[in-house]
Amino acid sequence: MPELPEVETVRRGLQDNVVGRTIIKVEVGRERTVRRTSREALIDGLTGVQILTATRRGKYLICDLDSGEKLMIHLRMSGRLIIAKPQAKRPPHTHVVMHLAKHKTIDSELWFVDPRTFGEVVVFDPDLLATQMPDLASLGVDPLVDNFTPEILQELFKNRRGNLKALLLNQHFVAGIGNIYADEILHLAKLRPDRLPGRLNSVTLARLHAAIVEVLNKAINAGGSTLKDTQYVDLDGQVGNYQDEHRVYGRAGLPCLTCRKGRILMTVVAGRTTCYCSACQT
DNA sequence: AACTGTCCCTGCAAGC
DNA sequence: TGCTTGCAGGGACAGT
Repeated sequence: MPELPEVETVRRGLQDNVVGRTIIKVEVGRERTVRRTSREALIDGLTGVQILTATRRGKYLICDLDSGEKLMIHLRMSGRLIIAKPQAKRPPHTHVVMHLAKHKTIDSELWFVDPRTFGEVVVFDPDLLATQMPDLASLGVDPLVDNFTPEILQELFKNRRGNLKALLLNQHFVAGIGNIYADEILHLAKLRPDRLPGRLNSVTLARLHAAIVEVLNKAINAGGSTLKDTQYVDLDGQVGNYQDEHRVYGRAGLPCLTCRKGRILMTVVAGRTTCYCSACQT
């Protein structure tokens, strides 16, 4: 599923293929994809507008538009952005199509494809961020684009209840980590997912901080993770390779690749399937 | 206030 | 073989 590394890979694709182009025409299939506003609002907000930037915070993609508004795209579970030639055959569940022009000639299409329809596409006025985009406004620190230090992590974790994994998954604290990378990060940090965040000392928190940065960066370098069910691909349709480096996710019952002593256990923590090593995560 | 559980939706795979 | 059922998961929202 698209988490920070996959969204970052898509962002880089937007940077290379979409920034600088003008949207000539917009088609919206399923209204659910534009549910935050409406079909008309998306078409009005994007038609004739030039895309100036492609940025990311957590799992949110944000583009500055020359109209002064911003485009937000969230892939959620199964969303994909695909760059295609004009008139190319669209896959099922293509809910938004943007016709892109360079020097006034349409040269490509950007497709938003999303079988499970959890994803969304919206144009918003940055002055109305707090009311129109409360989720984005209250997003926590992004480990790669914001200033993210062990001390900041320590401050965020101070006096927190609940368990460690739930806190990693909470986008209001650290933004961008989902179920797969939470498990991989906790494994690298050698911490059990049910540990209490408020009880971790500064040495342990420094280890967790380093694990967050290392896992996310390595996953980005591998182009993200592509799993069987969602078939995540980048803008050019390329699959990621980080799934081959997963050490716990999807490895329940298998021996731990790190310590070679424990087995990978599968439980439910924070309402999510959770995999961790019985021996080296404590 | 802060945390947990449920729901949304579709495709795939396991099991009868 | 062919159907049914369950599971996957990000984030909003309701409930505790």
